[in-house]
Parts: sequence; C-alpha cells; structure tokens
Amino acid sequence: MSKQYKLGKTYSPAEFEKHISLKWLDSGSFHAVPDHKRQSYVIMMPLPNVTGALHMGHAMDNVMQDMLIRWHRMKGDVALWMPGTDHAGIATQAVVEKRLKELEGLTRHNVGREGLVERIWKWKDQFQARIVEQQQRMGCSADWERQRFTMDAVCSRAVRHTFFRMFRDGLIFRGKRLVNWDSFLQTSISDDEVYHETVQGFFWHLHYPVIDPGPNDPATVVVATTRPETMLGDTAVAVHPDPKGALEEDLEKLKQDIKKAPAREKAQIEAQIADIETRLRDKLSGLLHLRDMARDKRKVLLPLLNRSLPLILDEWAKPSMGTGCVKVTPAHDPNDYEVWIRHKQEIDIINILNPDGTLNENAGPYAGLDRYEARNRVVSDLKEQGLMGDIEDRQIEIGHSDRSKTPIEPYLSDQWFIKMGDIEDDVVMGRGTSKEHRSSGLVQAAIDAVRQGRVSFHPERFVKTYLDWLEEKRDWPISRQLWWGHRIPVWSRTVEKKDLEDILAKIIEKVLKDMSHKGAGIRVVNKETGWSRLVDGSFDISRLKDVDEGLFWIDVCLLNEDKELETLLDSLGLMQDPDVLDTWFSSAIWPHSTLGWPDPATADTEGGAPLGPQNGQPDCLTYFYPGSCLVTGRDIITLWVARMIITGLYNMGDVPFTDVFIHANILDGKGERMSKSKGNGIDPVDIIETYGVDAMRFILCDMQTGNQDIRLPVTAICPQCGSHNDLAAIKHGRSVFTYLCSDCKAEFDVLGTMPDTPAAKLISERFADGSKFCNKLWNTARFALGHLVDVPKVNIKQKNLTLEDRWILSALNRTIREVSKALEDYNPSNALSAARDFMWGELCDWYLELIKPRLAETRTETARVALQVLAACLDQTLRLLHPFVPFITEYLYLQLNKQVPERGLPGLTKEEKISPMLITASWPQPVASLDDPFLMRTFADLQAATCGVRELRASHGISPHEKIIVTLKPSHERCEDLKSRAHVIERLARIDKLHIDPSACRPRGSASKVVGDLSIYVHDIVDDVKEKERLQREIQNLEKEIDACSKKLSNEHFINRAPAEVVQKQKNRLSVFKKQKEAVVKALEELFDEGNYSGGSDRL
RNA sequence: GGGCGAUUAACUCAGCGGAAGAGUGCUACCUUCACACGGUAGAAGUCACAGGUUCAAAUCCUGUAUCGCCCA
Repeated sequence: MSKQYKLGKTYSPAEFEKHISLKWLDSGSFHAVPDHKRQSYVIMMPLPNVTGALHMGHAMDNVMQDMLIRWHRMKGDVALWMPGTDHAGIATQAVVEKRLKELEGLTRHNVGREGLVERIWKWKDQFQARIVEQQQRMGCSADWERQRFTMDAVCSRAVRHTFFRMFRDGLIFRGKRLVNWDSFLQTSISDDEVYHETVQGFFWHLHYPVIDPGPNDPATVVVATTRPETMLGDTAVAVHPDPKGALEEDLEKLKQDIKKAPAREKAQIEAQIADIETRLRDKLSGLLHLRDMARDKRKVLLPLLNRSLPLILDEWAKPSMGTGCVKVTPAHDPNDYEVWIRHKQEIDIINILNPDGTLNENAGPYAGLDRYEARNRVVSDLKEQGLMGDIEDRQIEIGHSDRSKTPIEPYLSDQWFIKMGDIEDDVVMGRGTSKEHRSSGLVQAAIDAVRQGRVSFHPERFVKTYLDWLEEKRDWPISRQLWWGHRIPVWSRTVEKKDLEDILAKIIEKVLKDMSHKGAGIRVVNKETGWSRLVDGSFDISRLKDVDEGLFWIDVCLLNEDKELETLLDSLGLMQDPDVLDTWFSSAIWPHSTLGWPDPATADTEGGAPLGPQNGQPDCLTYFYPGSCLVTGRDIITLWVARMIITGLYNMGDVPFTDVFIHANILDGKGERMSKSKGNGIDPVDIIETYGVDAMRFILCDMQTGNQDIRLPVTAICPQCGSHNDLAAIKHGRSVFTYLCSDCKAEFDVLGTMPDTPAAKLISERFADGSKFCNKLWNTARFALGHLVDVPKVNIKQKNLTLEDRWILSALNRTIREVSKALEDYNPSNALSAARDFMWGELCDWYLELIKPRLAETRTETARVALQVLAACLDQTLRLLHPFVPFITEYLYLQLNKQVPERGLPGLTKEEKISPMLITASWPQPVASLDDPFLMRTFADLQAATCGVRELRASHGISPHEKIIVTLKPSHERCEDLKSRAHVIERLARIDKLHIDPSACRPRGSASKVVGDLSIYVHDIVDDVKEKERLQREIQNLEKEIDACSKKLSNEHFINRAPAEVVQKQKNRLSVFKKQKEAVVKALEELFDEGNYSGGSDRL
C-alpha cells in the first residue's frame, strides 16, 4: 500500500471553493433545458431587491433552495432554479435619492425623472452584480443564463400585458382613498411599510362655538384631538345617536370583564366602571342635548376659519371617551374618513395638505406653513381667542415611514387599485389557455386553490396565515408616486358630461377603430359615482345620454409601448399617469413572467438563454409552468405568496407552484430579528471567509428544523485588538451602533457607517461546528483515499463480506432512506443529522477502526473487499451530503473519481456509470438485499460490550497504552455467536487477551460490569476501593429503575388499561434490570470477600 | 385588541402520550501511523409556572408569565 496523501491534513476551504465554483459554472450543470422525456422541478427564487447586499436571512433562503434544487437534480429531474432581482421601487429610489442628497446636495427634482432613473439603473447594475457574486460564493446552482430582473424586457412586457388584461376586465379601478403619505419622499406607502412609535404628545381640548344658541344650549361644543392643526380640515362634529344605550352597554361589558379578570387588573377596570357611572350621572344629559341638537340639524362654528360645521349623529363618537363628541376630518383621519363615507350627503371632505407636508389654500391664513408650524400657530391662536380648553399629556402612537423614517400623514389622493373581492360577472381565469375557468373573484380563486390542496404549505400551519389574510378580500392599491418602476400605462383626461359624447367619439374614431389591433383599452368612468364602462367595438355611444351628470374620466390603456399612439393621445388631451406600479405587481407575476409569458417565442431575453421552443422541445413556459416549490420566510406569505397564486391563476389558469416551504428567520443572540440596519446583521461573506461556505451551509441546514426561528449569538471581532466580543453582553459606546471592546476598551461601530470609528466584523461562533464537521469529512476521505491506490476490482459476493462490511452497508441503506425521507418532509435538520451520524458515528468511529487491520494485509482478498466497501460508502456519503455541503463533497468526489474510477459493489449493487461530477451524479437508492436488521441488533450488542470495557478502563484510570485482559461471560446460547464476532470488541476496546467463557467465574482482582446478559471482567484492577464505589453506584441506578418498573407493574389500572405490548415491555425491562442487579451484587460480594486484593499473576 | 409560535443541559436546538436526547461548551485521560477542527469516558435538566384529562404527561387541555412574529 502506497501512502501518497494528496489531501492536506486539515480542511482549508479557501483552497478549493473558487476552483469548484468555476468548474460548476463551466460545466453548464446549472442550466436547465426543457426535455419532455424527463420530469421538471422548478424553484422561482424569491427575488432579492437591489437596494443592498444580501444578509444572513437571504443566505438561509438561498441555501434552502439550493439544497432542494441539487437534490432534485441528482434525482434526475430537469431542475430549474430561476434567479433574478427585484427593482424594489420605493426602497431603491429612497437609497439613491438619499445618496444624491448626501454626495451632491441635489434632490430628484434637480436631476429630473430621466436623470434619476438613469442613476438608479447604475445603482441596480452595481448591486445586482454584488448579489450574484454573493450567491455564487454560497454555491447557488441557479440557472444564471436565465437571470431576470423585474424591469427587464421580458418582465416588463408581462407587467404591461397583465395590467392591460385587468384593465379590460374591469379589475383595475381608480379611487380616492386615504393613503399613508410620506411627505418626505412625497409618495404613498403601503401599510407594510409603516411602523408605529409611541411618543409623548398632548390631547388638546378645543371649543367650537354653537351657532345661534338657544336658551338651554351650551355656548360651545368641546372636542379633543392630538393633532390640532387638522381642525382646519374639519367638516363636522359628531355625537353618538344613543349615548345612554352606548354607555350602558360599555358598563355591562366591563362588569362582565371584571368577573374574569386577574386580580391585578381589577382595580383598573373598577376605575373604568366608576368613570362610566360618573358620566351617566353628570354628562349624559349634555350628550342627550347635543344629540337632539344634531337631530335638529344645528351647526357649530369652526374657529379661525369661521366655517359652519353640521352636528351629525354617528357611532364613532364614543360617549365613554373624552368629551363624547368628536371632530370629523375626513381627509386626514382613517376613522373620520369612514364617517364621511356614511354621511356623504351631509358633509364635505376637505384636504388641507400639500404633497410636501405644508398646508394648502384650504387652510386659509395658515396656507404654506409646515404642518408642525401650523400646529403651533393654531394652538396659540385658539388660546388667544379663549377657545382652548384643557391640555392633557398623552402617549400617542405615530405611524412612521419605514423608508424615510419620518411621520406619515393620512392623505386623500387618487390611487389605482386591483379589485380583489368578488365581482358581479365572475372573473375569467387563464383566459385563452386550456385551463380557462371562472371564479367569483381573484382572491376567491387563490383561497380555493389552497383549500382544495392544489398548493400545500410546509409546515402546514402557515395555511392559516394565508387564508386569514386573503379572506379579508381587501383591494390592492397598486400605484406609487415614484419615478422608479413600471409606469402606469394609462392616458387620461377629465371631461364634463356635456362634452363626453363628442370627445369620446373622437377618441374611439382615432384610437379604437385604427389602432385597436395594437392593443388599446378605453374606459369611461364617472368620477362621482364610480360608474364605469369598457368602450369597445360594440359600445353604443348614444347610451351615454342616460348616464348621471358629473365629471368623467376617459382612460386609455395601451398594451404596448408605441410613440405614435402616445403622440396621438397627447393631441387628444390625454396625459399619461405619472405614477408607477407597486413593486409587488411585477413580483407577483414572476413565476410566469420569467418564463416568457405571454409568448415565450417572442420574449426578448437580451442575450440570455431563449425561452421559446428549441430542438423540438416544448417552450419554457409550457414545460416549466406550474413550478414546484416556493421557498421563503413567513412574513412574505401575504405580501407575495398570495399574490403570486392570484396572478398565476389569473394569467395562466393554474397555480404557480404546488408547494410552499416556509423556513425560519434568523435572529440574534437576544432573539431579535437580524438586520443590517439594526446593527446585528451578519454578512454571509464574512462567515464564508472565516469558516468556509460549507460550514455556513451545514449550520443553516442543521438549524432548519421546521419549528422555530434560529438564534445566532453575534460575535463582534474588535478591529483594534482582534478579540471576540459577544454582542449581547458588551456595553454600548457613544451611540446604539457602537460598542466598547471588553478587552482593549476601544470603541467600534457595527454598521460600518461611522466615519471616525473603526468597524467590527460580525460573525457567529455557531458556524465553527460546521467547519469541524467538514474537517471530519475531509479526513474521512483523506484516510480512504490514502488507501484507495491502485485498487484492483473484486467481484464481491455476499459471502465474502465480513460482519462489519455487512453492518456498515446495512447502516448505509438505512441512512439513504432516512435522508431521503427527511428531505421529502422538508426537514433539512433531520436529513443532515442522519447523514452526519452515519459518517461520523458509524463509518468513522466503528467501520474505519475495524478495517484498519484488514487494510494492513495489503492485496489480500479481505483488504480488497474492505476497500471496495469503503469506496462505496464514501461515494454514497458524498452524494447524500452534496445538497447540504456541495463544495467539499464535489472536491472529494473528483479526487475519488481520479483514484477509483471504477467503484460500486459489483455483484451486490447495480453498477452504474460514474458521473464525472458529483453535482450531476445520481441520488443514492437503497438496495433491499443489503438490509440486515438482525445484524444491526447484534452489532449494537457488540458496541455496548465494547463501551462497557472502555468504561471500566476509564473509570479505573487505566491508560490507553496499558494492556488489559478481559473475560466475557455470555449466556450459553450466545457463546458461539459471540466468539465469532469478538474481534470487534477486542480491537475497539483495545483488549490484548480475550477469554469468552459462559461458565467463567469472576477472576481474582477484576473489575466487572454487566451489559444486558453479558458480564464483563477486566482483569487486574488495582484499585478495588474505586471498583466498590462504582459497583455501588451501579446498584443504586439499577434499583431506581427496578423501583420505577415495579411500581408501574403493581398498578392494577396500568395492567388493565395500558396496551398489552407496553405492559410486556415493562415486564421485560424489570427482569433484565433484576438480573443485572443480581450480577452486580454478586460481583460486589466477591470483591468484599477478597479483601484488599492487589497485584496479579495475569497482568501482561 | 386578534392570530401564530416559542419557553427542555451553560449555549443552540431535537423529542410532542409509554425508559429525558443531540451538537457545542465543560471535566478527566490520551498526541495510537485520517483527523487535537481528533479519540475515549464522564458530569450536567423539578422539560417556564399553576391547575386539569389519563393507568401513564416534556408531550393533550385550561389558565398565568416572559419573549418573538404577523394582522388591526
């Protein structure tokens, strides 16, 4: 045997990661091409946005996907992992605008729409490249030739087609809505982008004089507000229609509550009850009087602007809260907006805000002031006029924009929406496809898909999150007041009823008649009532005569970009909507847009792999849709998963994927979600450079158990002294983003943005376990490859296999099943544990140790058999581990290929062609003929006996070098069997001389141990005091077990009611424990009889 | 306020009705020709708390506390 180690002594990932990465890319193994003879497996990457680089959360997401894709690729599927990035409208525009301001002192208005968009494209190019680099370093085997971007030609065309379809189907409408207005970025933002902060504020009580008060009327009505400047937009004051009833109802509820409430809450509820009782006594008459005034259509005067406001009756005014009256500012408060909806006929809606947060002309003398400045002026003016009442301190929740970190304002504006709920005539799903069907509404279709099991969630409990959200059937606001994104392809103008017919006729003449083949949809909409009609070839213009009066929108939606048509619309007085679409609109269609929908053959992939039919194979859309699995975090279920299912059903008539795998989120040591902006974010590249990619992937897979989020205690490496600091334990420096090193006391920063403070690298020591595993795998292969030199092929027959050969092959078989099953169950942790336990706990700890003597007998049959088995085990282990730790397994596999190009177990397993690379090698299959459950049990007994000897050795402090003699006393029946297998114990317990004798007596001076029905004696133990203690301890333990068992068995109910096999099991246990105890007691007595025995004739 | 989840060894997590488990860390011994990122052995837990169901509860039910995440 020549020992020419080609592998270094330790796992050094940096030496081969790059090489392997390039080899994979060169091989084209990541590229998936339709092949109608094979099954497809498709994962659509949840597209990271181009705002910045990837963090640990993305690493988790990507590793899970890569694991699934590699597994399926090995299983023989055409595995497509579609990569791409998201333009992330507001997020990206916000970063670029911020930089523009910081670096050049310019605003977006200085550089203009085109200028800004150009800059954002540059930013996108830069970060997309960075993201792809990060993903490739992580080993992501995505089909880079098919890489897409939400704003590229393929995706943009699909966006436009989807919008156009929905527009024509009447699913897209424009509505006035209160939106969350970010007055810094001057855009509306979605609810998801708002976070709430509690701040100390005030509750101002304002007096509104009653107009023409009667003799019994109060002089003023008092209302309270936390935002006094909004009074400028008040259009009513509301009182409850039944104050008595409402108060009594509240009282009743509180009385119920107090019965159930825990003691410490009782006092608080009592106080509330007292308050309501006081109100019933003192305030009710006043409220009833106000109610009557409201019934009489009385009015109050809005101070400062001197507008008259109606008193109205509405349940939003809570008699148990504040003054019992509420000012109504429909344009600037969501609740008041609802009041307005209920009282449209009686009250106005007045917007007082400009988009930049200053007040507009409706604010009269306050116009032009910033809203906070206006607040101060309103307060002081009211004080001056004696109309300011009490001012209470109060904690208030203020919504902030996640993008600009400034307070948001509820703001009334025109927005585009998608109708998600049910519509009158049903929605046609998958129009023009073979799967065309109807649904009562978009959301309903998505609910049905999951309820009917066409999409499954893993873990299953997330179905609830999905359904709960969808069942609200809320319309989806899709317009954003941004410049970065897909501009809304609608050209509009407003006309009065009297001009409607004329103008529409002209537009129909020019656009519909001549250009409809290019794709144009026209809708006419009444601005007041929302009445709307699609204007198509069959539209009867004379019917417009019967339509309600009012202002109308004429909206023209263009399917394709067409300068000629746009100029024409321009000349007809139609202007393109300045807004862009919500980013989620383009990501929602990602699973089919990336495959070339609506027509793969004509999709412009800009040099990437074509999507149309090639070489007689189906096109990508036909072949790869519906996809297989969507892998993401649970916070994305509502934002994205639901919307992908909706648009997939709408455009394609079918779900985009059959499975949704929800993986854990990454938290820091304190249990807080990891994020770059919080300063606890770990960059995957830092982990890769510290521990290696596979180490990182190993830990991420190992921790993905399906139950809970993953806590990674964060360690900061001090940039000054290099010492490791637990971020959860060290003190902050001058800001929340700086810390003081526990060793050198120097201050460092964790965001990397402080100009004068050095930044620390953030890692987590959890990943060290991963590199230990890799090192073990590395050395397993190193040992094997050291021996696998010029291995002659042996035609192995079952009878040539030794005990340990058959055992390890049976264990391998079991492992293959376990790993496959765990992967099928979306449990990477279990899959990895099974593979790890086999490799480390069985192959290394037992098999390798057992074959070492055989391998020394070079060129003998037994050595050759061992080598073949070893090669097969290594080969299969590398395959099983590949989806988790692809780099090291690929590297070792290539080495194995070089040294043992022909392997497998000829005569035993199907000999297959060895794949040139592991990434495309086949996934292991169990071979039923290798299963040997009886041997597995026998071997487990041998292991137990071995451990028994080792324990005696260790507990008596016999060094590993000291030679020992052991006597085993088995039962008569087991004796011959044990003799034939004793070499296992002999070698692994390092025994020099072994006697096996069923009638042996305890040798003088020996230490003893009982394992099942086997007694073990290690000869010549000097320290019998230790032995005595040990035996006594053992007796105690056995007695504990015997007691527990006996107690159970003496319980009649247990005997009668527990299943027979459970009772029998207890009986067996009891008898084993009793026998063991007898043996140990006997050994103790013998020891005692001998007194202080020392020395020994038998010692070698 | 509503929903979902978590609470098990010092740390990170499995187990989810019938003997408390793993990895790391810790302790002792060992540099044996794959590996000290190693080997062998060991110590370590009132399974958050309080009730209940059951012959049997870490596991099921009901509360309570703390934490996290969604949605209002």
